Amino acid sequence: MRYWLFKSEPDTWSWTDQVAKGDAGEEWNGVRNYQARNFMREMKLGDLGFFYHSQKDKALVGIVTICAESHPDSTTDDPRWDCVDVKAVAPLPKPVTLDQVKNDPRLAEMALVKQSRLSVQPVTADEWQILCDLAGYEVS
DNA sequence: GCCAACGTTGGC
DNA sequence: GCCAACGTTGGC
Repeated sequence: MRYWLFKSEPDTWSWTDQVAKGDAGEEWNGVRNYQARNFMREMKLGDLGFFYHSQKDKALVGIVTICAESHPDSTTDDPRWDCVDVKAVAPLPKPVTLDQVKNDPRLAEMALVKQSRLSVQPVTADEWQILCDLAGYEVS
């Protein structure tokens, strides 16, 4: 089991949109970055990820799980681009802001801080636990 | 709205 | 294969 982080502009695709899709989930398409694509290719069914709102919110707002492993991105004919499907698992009781992440020395190595433009990124098990604690989310 | 960071494209 | 030009992302 691995952990990930997905970034989205809420104006384009928000947590609310994701929740509306329910258990059917939705393609995490539109990624045109090799690093991000490569991470998606590593994802396995049942892996968990945070859903991050960039721009206005700048906060982790929910938890998603991988419900389909890497497959061609339906929004392009270009065979280079693959994506996974994700579905909402639960909202975070207390969204964790970018400020909180930046100000926590335990989270200083996160790509969210160091590589602000990377839209799909891995999260370590330690970071996952710390972030769940900050969010008031009980890991079951 | 601006701009820094950075990834991609395309000419040479 | 290099690198300048360009486009995009995302924090501020």
